[in-house]
Amino acid sequence: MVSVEEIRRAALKWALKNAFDHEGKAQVGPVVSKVIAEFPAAKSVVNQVVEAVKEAVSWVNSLDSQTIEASLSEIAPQLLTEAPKKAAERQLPDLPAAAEGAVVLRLPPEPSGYMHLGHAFHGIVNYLYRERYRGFLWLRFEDTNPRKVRLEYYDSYREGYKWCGVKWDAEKNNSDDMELYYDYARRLFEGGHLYVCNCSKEELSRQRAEGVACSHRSIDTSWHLEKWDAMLSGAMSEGEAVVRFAGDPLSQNTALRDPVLFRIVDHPHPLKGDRYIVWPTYDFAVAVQDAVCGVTHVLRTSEFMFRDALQDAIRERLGLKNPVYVEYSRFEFEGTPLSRRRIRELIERGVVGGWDDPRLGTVTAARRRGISPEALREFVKFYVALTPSRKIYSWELLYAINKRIIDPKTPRLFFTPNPRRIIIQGAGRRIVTAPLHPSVDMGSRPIEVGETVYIPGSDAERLKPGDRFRLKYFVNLRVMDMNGDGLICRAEEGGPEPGLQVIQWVPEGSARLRVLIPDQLFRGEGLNVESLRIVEGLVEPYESEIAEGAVVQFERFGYCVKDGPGRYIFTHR
RNA sequence: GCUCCGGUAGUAUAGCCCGGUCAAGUAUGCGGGCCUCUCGAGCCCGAGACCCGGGUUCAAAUCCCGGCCGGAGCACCA
Repeated sequence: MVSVEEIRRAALKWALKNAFDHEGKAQVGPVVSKVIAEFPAAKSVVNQVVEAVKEAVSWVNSLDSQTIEASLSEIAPQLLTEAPKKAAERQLPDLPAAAEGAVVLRLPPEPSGYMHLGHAFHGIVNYLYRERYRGFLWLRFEDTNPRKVRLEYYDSYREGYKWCGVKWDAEKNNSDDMELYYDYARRLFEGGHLYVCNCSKEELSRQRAEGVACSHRSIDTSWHLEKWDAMLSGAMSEGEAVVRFAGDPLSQNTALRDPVLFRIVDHPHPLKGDRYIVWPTYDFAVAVQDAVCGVTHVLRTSEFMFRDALQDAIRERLGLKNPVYVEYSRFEFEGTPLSRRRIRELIERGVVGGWDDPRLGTVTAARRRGISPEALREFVKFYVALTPSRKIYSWELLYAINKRIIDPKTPRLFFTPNPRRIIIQGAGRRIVTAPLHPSVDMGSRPIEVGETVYIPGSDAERLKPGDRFRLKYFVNLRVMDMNGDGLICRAEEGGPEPGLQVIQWVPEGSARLRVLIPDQLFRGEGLNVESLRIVEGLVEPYESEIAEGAVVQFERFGYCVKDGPGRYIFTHR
């Protein structure tokens, strides 16, 4: 029990502290909270606390600030100095009902298009949990629609995940277990949980929309089994019959209104050829596979929310175990469409060059424009929440992390966009030694230079006769004269000076270079007309040593990736 | 339209379940400064948010109700 005296003392202490923090004026509410936080037992006598605090506050508020500080330093000097607030290391929240060593997760890509950043994030999230719980991660291709699936895309995912640093423990395809689906289907038919339906597509969707039961549902089991066999044997053609789940035609959740679980698809499968003609739909394949794989936690985006009940119902009728679901909103990036449908459309319209166009959010595009996989992983750890609220990430956040990661590994080079010539009077031919990095020891590159150099056009424009500036690591100059589109300068003695503008430069004979500067494809409503700018300029000779795919920092310009001979892609500032 | 689900600084998040150490923490971006032979990195300082309205309570970002706004689903796609 707390004594009245203790409450009084605490009230005074926290009133002083509160006044000290807020320009000499304490408030009753926060002080009461502080007192109760210190003495939780005082909750039962909250009226007394409030009285004590009111007294203390009105007393403290009548004091001048010096007296407040003096009194506080007497009663509780430790409160005078702000305790540093600890910045807790961010980590993903615990998985519900998860135990170390007993977590099985899965990555379920549909190989029908290239992998994008949303898939990458999802893969990383699963992988991080696999690590955290020392669990097991499946890579399982959801390839039960032969018409959509293509061979090249399987590899796109394997490579994409690998590049992201996501390791999986086992791999399989939903299409590997067709016989199993058929066996399970037969069992469900026998239990009256499945029925063959001959209705037209239109009729079927009418029934589902209006919540009416299909007449086929009440026919004898033997009839359904007969039809099922006919479907399997190829005696029926596409569209002639489907297999439906005997669910609840009246359910509020439309997914439960007798959905189609098997249909005939007369189209070869990239892996199975034309061995099968009856294919399970997503819900059936997933429901069975998640159980067969022993998946304990299904992490997925909330568009699948309405299917939980269906997939659980399928498993329950099969006597299989259900997983725990963690569902969250999709990951979006500002001005960057991620949906494969929209990307395909942009490619077809010629708005972008292809799946690896640097403006796109595909994994190949991100890779091509210099986003590092470590940055993606850090990003997921620090900025991604598995919540159902809408999130649109800004590229800045990713850039900031990427920059922190690549900066210490990135050599510096001189690149002069829209170059202007400078003739230097009074400097002979010499070799300038320039370090490859300002703080990390990466060695240096020699630059042979004579009386002619080039500097960026934007710098040249600002310079007038009489101005002074420095060519980095080289020489101080004074502008003497303008000469056509160039400048004539005189060399001066001395090194770098505080306040003296430092400019990067390249010697005569430097190679031409093109830098592609990708930006968001969309701004607000419409297309961003400047989504891909091209800057041309000269680059110092050392550039020839840079390997394709490597990142450099062009000083005072930004980080760029070598995309090909004479061609770079701008990563970010 | 019907059914669900959300809403904390410009952005992403912590806190919400279990009301009080929250007149709200962090990162990024922004403003200022320091440092630096880059407009990069690093360091320091600053401004910036609980969607709105009611209710419950001594006390609400947190619980309840209503509104507004946003998102998702309503395929023989996944």
